[in-house]
Amino acid sequence: MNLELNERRRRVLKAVIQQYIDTATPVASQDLARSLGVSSATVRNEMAALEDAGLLTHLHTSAGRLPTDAGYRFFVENLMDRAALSTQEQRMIQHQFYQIRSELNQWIHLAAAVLARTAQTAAVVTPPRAYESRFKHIELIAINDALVLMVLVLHEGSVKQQTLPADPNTTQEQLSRIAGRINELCHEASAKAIAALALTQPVAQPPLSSFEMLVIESVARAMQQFEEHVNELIHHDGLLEMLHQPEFGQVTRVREVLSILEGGTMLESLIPQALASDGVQVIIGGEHSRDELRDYSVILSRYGVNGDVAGVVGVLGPRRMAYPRSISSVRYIAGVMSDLMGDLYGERKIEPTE
Amino acid sequence: MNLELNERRRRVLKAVIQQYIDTATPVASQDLARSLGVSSATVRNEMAALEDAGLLTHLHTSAGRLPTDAGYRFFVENLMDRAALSTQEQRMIQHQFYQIRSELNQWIHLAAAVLARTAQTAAVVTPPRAYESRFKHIELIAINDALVLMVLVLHEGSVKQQTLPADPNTTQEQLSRIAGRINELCHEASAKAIAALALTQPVAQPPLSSFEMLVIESVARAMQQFEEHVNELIHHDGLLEMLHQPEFGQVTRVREVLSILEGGTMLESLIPQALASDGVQVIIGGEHSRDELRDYSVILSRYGVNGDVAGVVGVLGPRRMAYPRSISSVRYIAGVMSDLMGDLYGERKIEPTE
DNA sequence: TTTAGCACTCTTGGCCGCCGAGTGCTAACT
DNA sequence: AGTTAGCACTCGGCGGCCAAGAGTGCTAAA
Repeated sequence: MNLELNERRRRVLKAVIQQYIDTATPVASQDLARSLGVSSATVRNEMAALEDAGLLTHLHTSAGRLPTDAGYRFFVENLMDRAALSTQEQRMIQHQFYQIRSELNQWIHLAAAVLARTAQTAAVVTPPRAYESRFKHIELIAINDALVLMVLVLHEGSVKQQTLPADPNTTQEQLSRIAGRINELCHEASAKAIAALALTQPVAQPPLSSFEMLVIESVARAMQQFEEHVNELIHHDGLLEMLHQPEFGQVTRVREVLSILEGGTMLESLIPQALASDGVQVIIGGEHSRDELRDYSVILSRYGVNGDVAGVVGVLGPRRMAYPRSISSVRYIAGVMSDLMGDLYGERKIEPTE
Repeated sequence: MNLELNERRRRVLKAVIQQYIDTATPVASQDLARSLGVSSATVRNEMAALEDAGLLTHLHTSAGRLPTDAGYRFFVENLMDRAALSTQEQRMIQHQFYQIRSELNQWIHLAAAVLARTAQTAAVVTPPRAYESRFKHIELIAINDALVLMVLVLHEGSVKQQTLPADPNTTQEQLSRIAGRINELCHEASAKAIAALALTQPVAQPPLSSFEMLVIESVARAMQQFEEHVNELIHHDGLLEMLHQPEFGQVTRVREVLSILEGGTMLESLIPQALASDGVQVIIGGEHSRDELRDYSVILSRYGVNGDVAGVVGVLGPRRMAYPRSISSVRYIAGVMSDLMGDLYGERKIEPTE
């Protein structure tokens, strides 16, 4: 349906969308007449045709035009200038990540903050999750008589911690010996393998104590959780700035956004979809089946290391969104994060080439 | 100024505040006449007196009364029924914390969620921070040729992680030996002591390599950060539900709240104040010097283990807040968290007896 | 000291009419 | 055939006006 648009009609559509994105007010035929070098009547004719094609609408008879979902979609796929970020912006971003490269658990915050600032909408980031985690190392540390802290390091450097109840008389030396035993038993094992270990008393001399079995179970559980992304919250940033956009004039809009971000839609529906796809996903308004997304657009990309771990970065904003800028930002930041993780994990990074 | 209120006048004030908290609409003299057994004219006289005393106001001449900051303050300190949570609610909360007692890093999320639900406003929680952290243990794990993961365990069980650059040829055995050396050198040392170590090449045979010095520096930095609370974000929950309150009819209110929570007021001003005080802090509207708090009330309590670590839990809501419920909830949950941390850290818990 | 009564104040909501922005259509022009 | 000028028409937004209702403050009587 799209190819039949002639050059001028495309120019009109593009101009309408760009101006609407810019000003948030419906675009009048007058506004475009000058820059297109034709009269407003001609523009009106073109607009009417674009409306018939389903790419533009009206709010009421005497109002200017604004894009439909399909209009935005056409714009994103055929009309948009693929404005990459300026090299200066790229360098800024690189620099900020470089600054905190050693603080693993701050990447997510940084990514959200940087993305929110460059894309100028609300940004979301999920922590990386493993496809298949591999055991690397545990450490058992006596906290007091009754409690032991278990620190579990996974193959690619993720660290999980947990407390375990212990026999009142266990010494730190005994704990270290136990940790050593388990480190050997579980060496490079997968979550599944360790779960299996936990079920069947493994052959070992001397046989494993019930405390040792408890440790193995806990390891298995922690690793499975890491694979299943259980109880991960998504981190977001830039919401406050986004609320200055005119679409958030009434509070119900704010509630809608918050409920998408924190009420499940994001986590249950969008994130899994992004994890399962390559490249940058652009979801415009009602294109997604979830009704609460009708007035919003979402741009998401996977990041991480192929086959090992992956997370999701992206933005959420009103349908009237600066698509070129947002898409480039998401793509670029996903790339930077993949690179950083590649340094940690190996070299098979996810590069969102779309 | 407060003691001169006679019994009936107190009853009127209390009734006005309770009803206003309940309904969010100014209270008319009629509304109270029945329940107080006097005519509306009498109530009006009493109200006028309370207004002269600065405890109630008017929005305009023909509108009902509503409390001032001073009115709420008097209510909180002299009038309020100290409604503890029901034992059933207490048991529910206990149970939920018991469920995840071993997952250290989820306490904060849980606390915020539970508090938001019981107090029915937005809840905030900061992770615990140490007064003086003590070194317990580090582990160095080779991630790849060029990178080492350092896992640092502090005395009371907090775990910090960081990556460090390493010589290309370092083996895991070498790393373990280095970790062992540093574990001995730093045994139970404070952040300051380790920082001092990092500055002066300590006496040791053989002398410490530059990589070993780097590790010590990183340990010192991480411990200092833990004490200074650097780059901690405050976690919050329940915002979405709070937006249903009528005070959030316009978006500027929502922005105000978000900017208190995420824009610094909370972190820079309120949290430090709560950390420095005992018991439950109640800050009502304009009582606090920060102008952006004029329309909001904050209830905060420290939690943790005296002298070791402390964090803050609390709620933020409109000035018209269910003070009895909120205060009890904050107090109770701070207590539960202190108990849990006490189990981990020793026994000198902070008990907010107000 | 309490209360009935009443005048007065101020908000809220509905209604009306005007203005301006912008369209759709038709007829003329190229 | 495509473009454009012209014009009637539509609709939202804004201000003014009015009536209703809620609630007070005050006064005078109980």
